[in-house]
Amino acid sequence: MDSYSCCLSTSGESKQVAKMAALLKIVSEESRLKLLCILRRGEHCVCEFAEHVDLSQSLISHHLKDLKDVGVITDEKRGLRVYYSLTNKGKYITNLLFQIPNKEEKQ
Amino acid sequence: MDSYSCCLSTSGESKQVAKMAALLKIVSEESRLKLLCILRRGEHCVCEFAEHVDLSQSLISHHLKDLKDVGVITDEKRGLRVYYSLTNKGKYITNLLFQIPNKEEKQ
DNA sequence: CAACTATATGAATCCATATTCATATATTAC
DNA sequence: GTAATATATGAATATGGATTCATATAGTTG
Repeated sequence: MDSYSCCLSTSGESKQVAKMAALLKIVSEESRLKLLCILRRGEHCVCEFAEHVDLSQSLISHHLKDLKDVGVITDEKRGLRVYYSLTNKGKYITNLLFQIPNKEEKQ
Repeated sequence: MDSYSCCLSTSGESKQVAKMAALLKIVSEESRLKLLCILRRGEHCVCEFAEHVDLSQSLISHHLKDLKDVGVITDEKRGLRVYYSLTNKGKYITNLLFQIPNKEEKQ
């Protein structure tokens, strides 16, 4: 495995990078990151998000769909409401991401 | 700290989410992720990247600048060449990201 | 000095995706 | 059944960011 194997489209490493990019692209957008941040405290339905996050109901639904598509959240319908929560994958990734320190380092 | 503190623009948590988003936006793009992946094996100059990555010299420079701006890489000029390498922050973050498993989980 | 190599950079263009809007679907209550 | 509520969705638009292009800068060589 040389330094550039992640650039050979045939390499497993290249595919890993592509998959990681696809996941991070969805997860790292600020609005969706906020939704994930809220979900770390437990399940929430769309109307609860809509009350607290400064986004339209429609936009929230779109974002939740994207997050669901990459497998970091699931939903469960109960009555009129749809409750969203983190999957194991979602818990794993948000634990990872939210442990990144936000202070600047020298160097 | 309630469930929605990351949505109050005044909260520290909200700022943390914004900073994290800014960093991840840069780091998670596939081309830049490839550059980081290469840099994990040690320092490289722009012309080395250009030989192996399917991107123009100009584009590589732009990407490296973005990565440098968020503090994950530094550069050092030696002769005509500019050598890039990961900062401590860069090592920390790539170690985190590249440990994410790429298999799908059930649920 | 001129010619050459390696890199950086600003502006223009192109493209992906966030956002909006109108509307559809599903569930509940009456 | 109708009305009301919660959510989803597709298409249109707006916007941000990736890519290209032309060119500038800096260091090297002879």
